[in-house]
Amino acid sequence: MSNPFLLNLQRRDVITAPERAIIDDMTQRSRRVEAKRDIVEEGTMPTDSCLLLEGMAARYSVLDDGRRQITAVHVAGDFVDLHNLLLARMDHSVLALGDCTVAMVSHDFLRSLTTTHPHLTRLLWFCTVLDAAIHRQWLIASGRLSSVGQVAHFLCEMFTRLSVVELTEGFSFRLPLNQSELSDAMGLSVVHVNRTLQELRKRGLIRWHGDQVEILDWPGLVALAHFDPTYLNLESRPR
Amino acid sequence: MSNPFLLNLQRRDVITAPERAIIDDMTQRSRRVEAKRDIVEEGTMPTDSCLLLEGMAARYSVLDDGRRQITAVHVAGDFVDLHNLLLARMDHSVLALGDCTVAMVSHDFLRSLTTTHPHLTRLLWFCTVLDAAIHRQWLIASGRLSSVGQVAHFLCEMFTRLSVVELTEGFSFRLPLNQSELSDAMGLSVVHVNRTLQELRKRGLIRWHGDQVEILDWPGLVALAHFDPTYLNLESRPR
DNA sequence: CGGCTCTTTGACCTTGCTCAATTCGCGTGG
DNA sequence: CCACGCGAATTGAGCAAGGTCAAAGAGCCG
Repeated sequence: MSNPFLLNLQRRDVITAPERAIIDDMTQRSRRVEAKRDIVEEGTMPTDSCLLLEGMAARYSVLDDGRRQITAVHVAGDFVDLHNLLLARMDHSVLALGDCTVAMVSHDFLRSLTTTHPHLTRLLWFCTVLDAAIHRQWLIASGRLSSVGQVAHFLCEMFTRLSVVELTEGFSFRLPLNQSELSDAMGLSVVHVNRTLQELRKRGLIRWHGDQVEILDWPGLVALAHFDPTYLNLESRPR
Repeated sequence: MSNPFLLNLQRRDVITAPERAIIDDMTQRSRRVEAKRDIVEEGTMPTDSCLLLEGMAARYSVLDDGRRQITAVHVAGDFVDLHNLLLARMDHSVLALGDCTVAMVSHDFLRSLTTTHPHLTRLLWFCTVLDAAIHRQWLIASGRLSSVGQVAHFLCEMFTRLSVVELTEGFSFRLPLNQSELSDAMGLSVVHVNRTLQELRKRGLIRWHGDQVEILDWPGLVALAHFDPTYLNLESRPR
């Protein structure tokens, strides 16, 4: 199995052999996290950042009254809390959606890269900036799309991101996310998400059984979602 | 008038004299932008990033049907499109909310900093990562707060960020944002934003005439907004 | 005094929420 | 093989938040 983080980077820029060696090194020290367990907890000050090698994870915050909002969903090849190299204290938690394998990369090591490997540093920086671009699209979807459009947008994005790391088969992919978790990501109620999914199915746009999602009508879903993948920066160029 | 970008950084870490010289240098080449004009336009590939020295600006996207969403509001001392050093193509526009002064910093220069000044690079990286943290709070507010809570949260955040760059007087500050722009930032309709502001005034929490905002009951506003400034990373520590 | 933009209001409609109850899928133990 | 339990998905009914449309005020500048 090839390194999904490398796939992510190679899609965006040319990676030299020495850089590639460093990237491969980063995935050495890994640990398993069971589904539904926290990978990182709010309020802590981690000394490592987590690179997701297998599985999916979600960043989330909980309000004092128990309402939860998922602010990001990560797939294999994503650096789940790289931003924390700069921020010190976690302002949210990270949850394993399915079983996960995560590589732990020490902040000391990452900081040393910033003094020795400027191009690799910029690529890491790029990863965090891409996260922010995704946040902005979620803001647009949350603020200006209907629930159907918002869920459609989420599925378009997930499909596109998963295809970069070769985790799609045709228009099918695994999405280990139940309706409660989806509702927390969309900022909707579980009941409404359920009805929204029914609507998407009724329109013949998707099929979703268990953790297996199939997109039946990609152009239809894209149109409904106003999905434009520009923000995912899928072209390779010098960064 | 001291450099607001420097104020921003000094609040987060110790800045050495040589770094300070570079930061001061960055503000040399500046231009004025009139209120309601675009500072940067979607789809372009800028060769410079804009550091906001005076005024306020908003990043926004427009859907094909004309609906607009503001995804970020920037104040003096913010690097409005620093992320574009890595992303190449603008996936949104930037609007001057009031009259602005912006310093143009070339990407070539910023890229050269990544090879010569690792600590300064990390501070610039920090700025983009802070933007992302703010995006996440907006997602939480948009998804899980009522309109009153969401607007309250926005005001708490603006007050806190403006106080870092010394643009507050007591609990008052300038906010050159009309109700239409506020509604686009909150993902609400203008009518509803109008009623929401009335509600905040009625509860004795704020006063807002023209572009002058006064917070009358800070603890009340904070409670309503579930505002916790942790995500703004206001402590100075080695980054 | 006009004209322009922004704010405010009223009436009515739509979307999405809450609460509470079923139903379904599936693994486990008898 | 079947009953049971459990979490997740689904349904229904009633309600509340927020949207839309259209019109009326306010403030401001020339």
